[in-house]
Amino acid sequence: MAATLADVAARAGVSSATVSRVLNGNYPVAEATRRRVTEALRELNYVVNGPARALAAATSEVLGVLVNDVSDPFFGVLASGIQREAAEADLLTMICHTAGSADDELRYMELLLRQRARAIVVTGGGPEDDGHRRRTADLVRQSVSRGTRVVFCGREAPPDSEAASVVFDNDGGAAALTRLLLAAGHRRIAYLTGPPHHTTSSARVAGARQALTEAGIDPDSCLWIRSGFSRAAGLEAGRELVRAGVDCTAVVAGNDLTASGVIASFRACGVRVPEDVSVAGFDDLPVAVDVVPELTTVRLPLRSGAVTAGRIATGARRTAPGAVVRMPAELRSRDSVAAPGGGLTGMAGRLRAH
Amino acid sequence: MAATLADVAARAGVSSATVSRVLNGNYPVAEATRRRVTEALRELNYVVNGPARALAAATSEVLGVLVNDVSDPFFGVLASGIQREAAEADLLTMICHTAGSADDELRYMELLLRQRARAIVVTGGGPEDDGHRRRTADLVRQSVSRGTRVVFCGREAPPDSEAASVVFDNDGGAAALTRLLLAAGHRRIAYLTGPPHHTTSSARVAGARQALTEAGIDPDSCLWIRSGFSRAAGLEAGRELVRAGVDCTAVVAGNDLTASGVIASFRACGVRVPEDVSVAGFDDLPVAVDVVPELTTVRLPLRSGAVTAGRIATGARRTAPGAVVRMPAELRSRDSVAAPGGGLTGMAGRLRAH
DNA sequence: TTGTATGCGTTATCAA
DNA sequence: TTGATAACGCATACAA
Repeated sequence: MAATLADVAARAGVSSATVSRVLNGNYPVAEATRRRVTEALRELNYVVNGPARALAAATSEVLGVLVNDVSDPFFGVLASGIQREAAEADLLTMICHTAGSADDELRYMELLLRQRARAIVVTGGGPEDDGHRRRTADLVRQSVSRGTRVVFCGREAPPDSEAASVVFDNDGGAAALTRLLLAAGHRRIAYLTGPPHHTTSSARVAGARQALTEAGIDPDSCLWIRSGFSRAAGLEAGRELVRAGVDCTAVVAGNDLTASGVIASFRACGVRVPEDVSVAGFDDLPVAVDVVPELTTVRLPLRSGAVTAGRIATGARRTAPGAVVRMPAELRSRDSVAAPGGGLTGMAGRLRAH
Repeated sequence: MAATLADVAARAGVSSATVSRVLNGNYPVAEATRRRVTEALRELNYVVNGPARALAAATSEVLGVLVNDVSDPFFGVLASGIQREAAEADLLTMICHTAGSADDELRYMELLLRQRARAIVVTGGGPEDDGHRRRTADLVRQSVSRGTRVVFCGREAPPDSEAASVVFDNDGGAAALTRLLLAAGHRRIAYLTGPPHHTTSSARVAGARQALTEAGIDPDSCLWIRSGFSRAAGLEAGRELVRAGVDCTAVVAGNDLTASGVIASFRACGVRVPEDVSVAGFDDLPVAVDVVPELTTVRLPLRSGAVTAGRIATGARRTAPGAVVRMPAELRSRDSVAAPGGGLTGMAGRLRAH
């Protein structure tokens, strides 16, 4: 049923090699021949057999992108930036949702490697686990040796792997944000740290702790609360903070999505931001300025980071093996952070009243 | 560099056929042989060549999902439901982001077809364009004839194509929502219709108009405003409605995301929901209950629709060619709709004051 | 400018 | 239980 190159060749009265040339346009073909072939192609509804082509040419036209969460705008921005560059190089982007699972991440990397994807871009942070890093490094090595380029965007490539990485200054951004809070007079700060054992979480925590230490404040005098990176996590954490009447004047969420959840639950509990409590986010996604009050946060150049990663992946930009491109973070001071207010102590009543 | 079946076979001192059998476990292999082969496999870091396997076996282990927008939770829910079923069938899901472009939709369908994907699930609404429908139908026919199953989830398959579809009752849901508003006493309603020439938009508009007509109200006495399906579209539309001082007591957004944008911009302008104006959404995504006030909306069983589509795609559920599975819509009456208030007229002053 | 012939790495059929 | 060997559909080096 499905027409092959040979079928088309027979119909056009040429050899299959000629049909292949017409298809790929990489060798001269007489105009008349080309027309006959094109005609036959159309009549038979010919569709290239990707696997056969990939097998013969030892490459494919697919660029794979691994994301933690397809419905998180953080990854939406990254994915679309990468996709744009892929399209420039005539590659089609396939996105794989790992749900933050280390195993799924490896499974999809291996799948893309099997498929002889032209390149793989692994986005976002990853598990802080040496076993996982080692297995990732193995896959990267195999990918490279098979001609599949691998680029990390949002974390560093595992040690000794030849993959390039584009990383964001989570560390420095978090430090700057904490310094801003300290300068505003905050001393009792609750940090929602993001998922545990995750490179992004850790970098942000490390930056914050360093800024605290430099200011002569014991980091352990602050609250460090595990939490996801989702909006739901922020909603829950916000409710919990109020219920527990936690003694703090500022909440630093792991990212903007979480911060928006915190703000929503604070509003529902009658906690005013920033009058009672200041709230800060991270990433500077569009939601940061949708929220009321607008969010003080740290801007990461996700878009340009994604484009850079995409360009490395497509080969439009050459880098040394193992190169690391560092993208800066920039403080965005808006309305959600002000001088310390009354804090959350004694707010639990409002929660119940609501 | 890259080890092939033959390399492994040589190392293990067996034929490549035997290695293949060990790999696939579909034929008996002596235990001792199996161990030697497994060993060699590991030593050589063997990775299956997907294209070669797909070529020989005439099938792959990939299930493709087409979505309009990767960072829209609507598609996040659909994609994750489908992925779940795919995983059950040992297929890996690749998501393709079409950005709502009809051309990209066709390009990705064709890519997946070329790759001999096991199945393709096309999610969400699509362009209301006969040319596009016809070209889609062509691709569907070719897919089916090549063994790639195609399922539509969120719109009907094009006429005469053998693809199954899972559709949501946008029409009935929109009618029910409008009846609710009418029963609450609203007569001057502003509808944000969603993107034009889009099956989902049209179905929702049609349902609303029908309910209005049945209630003896001329649909054209209401406002029908084009708008996207994004949150940003809602923000903008909300601001515009206030600025123009539009004479309405209720706003029906195209979906929940847009509704959340409308509510945010109303809040920024000092418009109270539902005291001044009622707002309704559609879909009942998680955001519907995050928002203050909680959103009156129409619940679509996205999750189970996605699972159904996934099951059809993997073959776990058999359907007649061209079968259409209809999923009901259900009204969710919450706090964002109340009796008519003062409306937006004269609110523009507040906007400027802000 | 075109055709012939070979190889890409698997799976699967047929013998042994 | 295992080994030869023929597809699978295409790209490309080599000839013409």
